[in-house]
Amino acid sequence: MSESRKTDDPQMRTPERTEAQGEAQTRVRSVDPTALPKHFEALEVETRWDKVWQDSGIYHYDPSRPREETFVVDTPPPTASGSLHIGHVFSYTHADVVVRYRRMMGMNIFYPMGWDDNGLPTERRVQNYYHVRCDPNTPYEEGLKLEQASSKVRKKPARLISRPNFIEACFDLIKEDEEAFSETWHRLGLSVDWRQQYQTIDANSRRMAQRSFLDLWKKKEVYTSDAPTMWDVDFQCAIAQAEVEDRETPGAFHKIEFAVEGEAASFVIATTRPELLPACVGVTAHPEDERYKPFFGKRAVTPLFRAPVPIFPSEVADPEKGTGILMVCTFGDQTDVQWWRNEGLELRQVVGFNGRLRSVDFSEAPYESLDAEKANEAYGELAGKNLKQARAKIVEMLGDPAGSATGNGAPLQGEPEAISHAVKFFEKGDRPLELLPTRQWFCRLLDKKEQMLAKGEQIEWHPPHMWARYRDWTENLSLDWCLSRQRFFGVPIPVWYPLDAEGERDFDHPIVADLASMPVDPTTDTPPGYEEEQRGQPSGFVGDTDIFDTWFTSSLTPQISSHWGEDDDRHASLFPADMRPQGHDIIRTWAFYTIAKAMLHEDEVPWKNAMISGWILDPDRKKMSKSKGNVTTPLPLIEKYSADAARYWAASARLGTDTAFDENVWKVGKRLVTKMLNAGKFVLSQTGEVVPITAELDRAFVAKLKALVASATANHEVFQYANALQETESFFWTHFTDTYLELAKSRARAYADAEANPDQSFSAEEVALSGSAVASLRLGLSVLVRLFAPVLPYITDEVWSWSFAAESEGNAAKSVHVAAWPGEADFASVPEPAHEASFDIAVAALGAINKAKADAEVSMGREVNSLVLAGAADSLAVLEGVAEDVLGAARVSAHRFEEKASLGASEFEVVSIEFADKPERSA
RNA sequence: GGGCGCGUAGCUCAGUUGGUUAGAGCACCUCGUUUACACCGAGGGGGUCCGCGGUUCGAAUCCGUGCGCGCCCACCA
Repeated sequence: MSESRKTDDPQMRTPERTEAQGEAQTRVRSVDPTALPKHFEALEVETRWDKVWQDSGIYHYDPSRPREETFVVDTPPPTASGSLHIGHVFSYTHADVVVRYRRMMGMNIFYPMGWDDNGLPTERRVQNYYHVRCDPNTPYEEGLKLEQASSKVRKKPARLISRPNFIEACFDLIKEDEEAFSETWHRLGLSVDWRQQYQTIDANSRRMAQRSFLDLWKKKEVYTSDAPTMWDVDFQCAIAQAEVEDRETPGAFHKIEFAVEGEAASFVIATTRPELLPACVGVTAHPEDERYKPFFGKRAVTPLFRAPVPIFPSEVADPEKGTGILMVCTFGDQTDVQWWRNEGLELRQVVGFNGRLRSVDFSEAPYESLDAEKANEAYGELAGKNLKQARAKIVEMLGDPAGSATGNGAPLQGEPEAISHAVKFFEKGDRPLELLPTRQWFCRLLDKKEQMLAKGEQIEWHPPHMWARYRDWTENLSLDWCLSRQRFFGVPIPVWYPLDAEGERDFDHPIVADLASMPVDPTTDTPPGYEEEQRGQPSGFVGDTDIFDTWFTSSLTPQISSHWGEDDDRHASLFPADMRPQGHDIIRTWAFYTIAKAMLHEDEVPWKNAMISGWILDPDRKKMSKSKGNVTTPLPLIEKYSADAARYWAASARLGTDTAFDENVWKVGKRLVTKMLNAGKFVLSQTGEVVPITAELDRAFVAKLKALVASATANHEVFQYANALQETESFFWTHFTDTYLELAKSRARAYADAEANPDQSFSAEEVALSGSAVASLRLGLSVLVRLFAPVLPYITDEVWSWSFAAESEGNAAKSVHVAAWPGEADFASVPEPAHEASFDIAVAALGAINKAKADAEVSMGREVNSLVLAGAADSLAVLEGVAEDVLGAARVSAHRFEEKASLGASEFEVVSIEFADKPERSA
């Protein structure tokens, strides 16, 4: 820490700064290496620079600049639900690298940060953290203070708190979480404009989501419908298609015998859901299935409940599966819903919203039984049980011949056959989804597939094949978007329903809130034209208690940032955005819905580019996820290797590519940072006259550098930051530190030697050559620092600040991150080399001598008294132009070049070499 | 069952439109090293480019096919 403290004082870093002020500068301002930090103290550097960047406002969006100079990022608002995942560091770095490049290209960057705090993850975390449950019937408790639940408290049932108290608790917890995230983002060096922060739950976002709903209502794109919906019995909430995932789950085929009404015949169905037998409303088989053909049009009778149900043919039934004939229930799966609709079957809803079997009466419609008494007796054993318990019970009952509808003995045929099959779950849920008829709000999307595909095509996907994921999802969409959720912490649906004289809700004439009143909460706000006293009264009104699907709000992130509908100038400047960074797992949700919203509201695309990051897999190539317990948390790694190393690791992976986590890459990043520090110290401590770059080696080096800049720039332009980094890194080691630096070193030092030895005479030419080396070393460093800046913001600004900043004007004087990206201007005054191959020839010649030293097992620094080096005539001709540098670097005092025609281009051979005596070590 | 991506050194990955002897870093082996850097330097070993077949003067690259891995979708009685 002691060394690094010195760097706090900029005067210490550039000791000759004041000396050169005010007069024409004739000498390069070198820095005193002893005043520079010995080591890279990541924590200190990162804290210091983050503060500098925030204070200087270099990341601020400038609304006065025109749209075409502005680059707008639709940053993903992370779900603030506790802890950060290493995958966050990965994908957010990708976006930041792109942003930093564009900023250096002179773009006016709009880079906000949002927090996706509305929704289930927050609710669930609040439930666990405080061990509470929201109960809308519990009265509000003013000033309720909750504390993290102890393990003792957790053993008792969760405490019930009111809806407003629950929401307050959510707000409290997200505040903490968002601060923790924010800290990590700062540490990682994300160049966001922190003035542009939002939460998906804040008043503006709520207003924006409700405005969106109002617009869709006016356009007749939203509607309510009472229909079977996927339902999570734990969250007691409707779920959208996009939130569903399949999980391979053990199950069993149960073969159950049904009777045919009025006949001696019977058949056996196979089901994995025997507990839905009381909800059976029909039986179906393939129309061509000879086994069951005779039964079509007749009625089957279920065992236990003796319910007569129609037997009908259906193309969808697969004769190969199970027994080829199956029972239709309300509802076992999506095909049941189809049959139910097409055949006009009864609705027998035995599964309750809480996942337990409701009480029903088989003597009343829609239930029916040939023996209601026995049916009710059997069902009495099941009512109140959860689905798992009910399944066990009914299997037991089906094993008893008393339940048979045929008199053939036990309805259950043989042992259940264990299978493993995919079952639909809510992605955040623990129990399988049920299909329950409920009233929900939907947004029409099924009729817009073509337009959605057209919009998707207007977007550039990076990498391009990610377009296919969007296309496939859109083409295969089978349900409209279910917008309503029976939850608490989210944006309320801004709707009330009139009550008729009997107190029944009139769903056909909902009262939608007007814009001026938004954001509203219909559970506490009064609809226009009513008095609050009429709430819940006949001929009065009642507020919708549901909230929006969290994607309904987060699909508006571009509009939330652009203040759509509130500030037209700003909206015009920021919408559509230029880039949406995100993971490929949420193409079907976040990307899809965002495209939908932009289309529905303004017939626009939300952004021009979609930048899709891959996943971090654990070393066994499995996806890291909390449920698997293989998640790596980023902060300890950042502390161990530095933020720059973390970013190096992230930026090494190409877009869209899933990458196995490998700590070695962090190590390599750390090594690169150290090397940069040392190279910077060395180059900037060189002194020389300010002269043009003239020496052949220098010109050849600059030519290579120029090619690197062209290539890296081209890569960045197409979001290929990983390629840009790789070639820059490779150049840095191979052409800069390992070769050019070594080759130009002795010449660069000549001027300093001249100053130190005034007695010796140095020609003007020698001074010019020395200055040329110093100038091109500095040019190389300056260019490389800028090329690395998007990936390694800390070390690059540190090195930049030692000297380049003070020499710069305008933005570049503040920080490398607002300096100009390297380009033509940097190389304009440097002439092309006489020979294109000069640099490679010099490197090859030095390499040959080094190899001779390695073979002789002497040090690379060992002086050479005499050397005979052979090469082809062409090579030797080029070598002449750079020979002094080669011989200087190899410490050769006497040499002879010898022609050898058999050698290829850039190939040299040491014919003989004689080393000086090993120097005595000084005490 | 359909789609997308992937399979290259022990590990993590590059390999542009087909073109010398297939690359990098890490790891490994040998040697060296204190005037930028041991968070170093030089040198070295290591590959049936998943298998098979085809196109071609020439294939890691293009085509076909098989196998394996990951993801998405469909099915899921």
